[in-house]
Amino acid sequence: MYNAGARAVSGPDLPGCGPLQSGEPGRASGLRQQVFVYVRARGQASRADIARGLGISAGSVTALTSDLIQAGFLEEIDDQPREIGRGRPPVALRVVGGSRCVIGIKVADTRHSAVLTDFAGQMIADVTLPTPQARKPAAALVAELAVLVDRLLADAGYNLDSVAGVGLGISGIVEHDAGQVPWSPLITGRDTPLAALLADRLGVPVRIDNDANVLTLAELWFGTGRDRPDFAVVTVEHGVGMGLVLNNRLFRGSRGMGLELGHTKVALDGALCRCGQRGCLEAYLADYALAREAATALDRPAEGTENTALIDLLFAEAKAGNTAAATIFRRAGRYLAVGLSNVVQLFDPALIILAGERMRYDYLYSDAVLRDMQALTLTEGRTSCEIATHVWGDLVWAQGATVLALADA
Amino acid sequence: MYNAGARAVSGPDLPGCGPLQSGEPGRASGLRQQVFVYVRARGQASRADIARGLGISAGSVTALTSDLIQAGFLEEIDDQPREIGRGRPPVALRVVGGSRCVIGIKVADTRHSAVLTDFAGQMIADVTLPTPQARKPAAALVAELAVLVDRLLADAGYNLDSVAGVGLGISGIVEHDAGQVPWSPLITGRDTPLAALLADRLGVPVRIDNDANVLTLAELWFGTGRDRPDFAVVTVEHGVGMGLVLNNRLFRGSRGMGLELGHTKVALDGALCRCGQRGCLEAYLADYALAREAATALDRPAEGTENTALIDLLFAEAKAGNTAAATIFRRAGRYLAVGLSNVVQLFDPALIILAGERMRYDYLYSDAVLRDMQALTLTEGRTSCEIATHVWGDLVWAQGATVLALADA
DNA sequence: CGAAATTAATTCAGTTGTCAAAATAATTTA
DNA sequence: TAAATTATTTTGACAACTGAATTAATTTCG
Repeated sequence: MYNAGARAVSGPDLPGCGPLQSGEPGRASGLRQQVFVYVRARGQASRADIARGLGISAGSVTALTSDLIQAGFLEEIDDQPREIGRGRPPVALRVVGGSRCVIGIKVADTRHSAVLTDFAGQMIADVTLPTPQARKPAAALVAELAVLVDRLLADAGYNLDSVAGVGLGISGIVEHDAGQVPWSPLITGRDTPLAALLADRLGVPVRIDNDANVLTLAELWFGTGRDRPDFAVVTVEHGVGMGLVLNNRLFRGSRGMGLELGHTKVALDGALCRCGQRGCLEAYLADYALAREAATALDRPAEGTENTALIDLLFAEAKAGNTAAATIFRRAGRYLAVGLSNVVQLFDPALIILAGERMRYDYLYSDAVLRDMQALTLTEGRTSCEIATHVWGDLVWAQGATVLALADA
Repeated sequence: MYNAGARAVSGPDLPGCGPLQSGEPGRASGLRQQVFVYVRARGQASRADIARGLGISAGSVTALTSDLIQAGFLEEIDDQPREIGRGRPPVALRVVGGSRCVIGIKVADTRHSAVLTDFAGQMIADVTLPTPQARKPAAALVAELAVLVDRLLADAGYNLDSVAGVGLGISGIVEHDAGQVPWSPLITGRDTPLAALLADRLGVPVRIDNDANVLTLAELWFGTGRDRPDFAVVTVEHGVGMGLVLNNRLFRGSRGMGLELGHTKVALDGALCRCGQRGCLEAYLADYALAREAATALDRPAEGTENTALIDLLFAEAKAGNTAAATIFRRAGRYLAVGLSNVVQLFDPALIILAGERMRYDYLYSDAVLRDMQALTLTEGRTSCEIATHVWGDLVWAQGATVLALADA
């Protein structure tokens, strides 16, 4: 087993997982579900907490919780942390960990990662396996993922019977509702019914989503976003991705697609993008955009070197005072500022989280970038937008993917 | 009374008003409300239609409708259009027109418009009055609006007692929920509690919103958008505005602001915008942007001529073969294409409605623009986006504003 | 024409989900 | 030990629905 050195999400050190506020107060799903979600979000909660938090009567809580306890979703905690306070002490409830669990998978170009978590969102095991080639037929991908899942379950001592669902994040255009992948850089062919293929293979329900959405779910359920009702996540990696949380819920756009921040245009007749068009934000920011300029700045052939290595080298040069190298990052930073300011103008989030491994390069989140961004944003009457930066690896994506399965259950 | 020559919205020739599908199937509001909305949307519906359409039992419908009839919101229609068909003929229900009504107001720089509609969304009367100066203190604006409303009610033979609510659209930054106007080009001062001020003056509940949103509501309730669950509205006038409907509901952004399409950046260090920044979409498209170039192309001083007149002149010149004039429109069209493609990349609507008086200038929606737009949009796996153009005047805005009041009632 | 078929609307008994208030339970504090 | 305090459970009541049976108003068929 090979581990990318990622660390798991550690957000605002709160127990539980999931957004702390639910989307709408009295929404469609029954109170039973709301009670479960409430307890999962808090990690643990007494019946009285639930009644207060959800604004329902104590009588209902008793009925609902005893129902959930019967069904094996919740349990009482015996251990007494002895909170000082008058009156009868509350009995805390929590989500039952054991038995049932879900799997989250992140599909990438050089390696796939998977994590196993229980219904309480606690990670039980993880595994990462390299893959020989980035793009492959769907059948080959499904075969690789089946091996990945086998390995994961074997490591943890579980089997497929106890897996309630699988969530999967993959880059490209993904239709979450339909479980279809119209196009992905990692799959040959089009309109792959990936969710169905994998579900057939594993015999377990599978939900899929765009990898930017999966990362956003990770932030919403386990990270900084947990206590924030509205925020955006912007990732810079092979491409530029974006996810958006509105009113404590992941926003998936009107037709379950959209949010292609990387291909919004920031210049007419601008730099050439790998999508074939010109002026895409991505063409100034992504891996390949930096790499193709790196060859010039470093005065060496780009052939043979991997993009990541090339950019690391470029970064070192820039730090060492190479002006040409520094201007590459500087320009990327300016365009990142443009992209972020456009996000603010259109969505007005209270927080933007910059995430992804590329955030190691501090040029991308330097004061200069933030200053540029402020200067490019209308501030009339707005409280300005907070920016956070999170550097992390594939495991977090995979953990986000578990949410796809957890949210169903 | 002065009328801007606007015509009222005439969408996909359907009776009734309001979106044809409700946002979420089993949403928070009770069935009673849903039944009312259903009937209003259809114009008329039998009890059996309602039961089928809303998926509820016939028994419930009887109870709910008799309740609504009691309360004076619905009535049975006696007239028999004798639909051929077996079985007992259905009795159609409709929203009671008379007695109660709402007012919608559009505030603009040179004139204000207001319309009076009944609860069924039928327009009863309208009035437009010129205003001497664009920007004024809130108190002065409220005084003008009070006169406008008096005039409207007098013309129609109604009085304030029968007005259930007032909706108002104004350009600038508007917080719909709070009823506040942090900033507007039409009001001096900041953070004006406009809804409260007008409500105090009239003694009637007032709801306000951004004028792009109000126009979008007009499309959603009365226009092309009625049978479309997801679409965007883009307006080009003094500025560039945008409204978005997702899942049959107006999307107001995360904090009730946002969607400032006009101030998204489409170039680094680009053209100067009236907001003081550079590269805003608006700086290539809006009135003033065309007007300032018109002076050069027409080789005459811009002083003294109004923007609208100047642009009309420019348009005539371009049609007559003046190359300089034509390139001005051509560039504006190219940037409009960029803006639209960015909207598609981020929101992926099935339809974009280009609205506003400026759409008279066909350069803005020529085939060239649409082709540019397609070329700037990733089409991988997407069904491409339909574009419609609506040219219309202030009355439509005002009609959209009535929705703010109707949706409450 | 009258009987059967068909569709619409109403009535009514029963289920469900929820609440309010009272009762019970387990503490701390006076 | 009694009173106060807080948590949980029990109970009865209610409101919102549903489903099935009933009644109503038609058309179509023999």
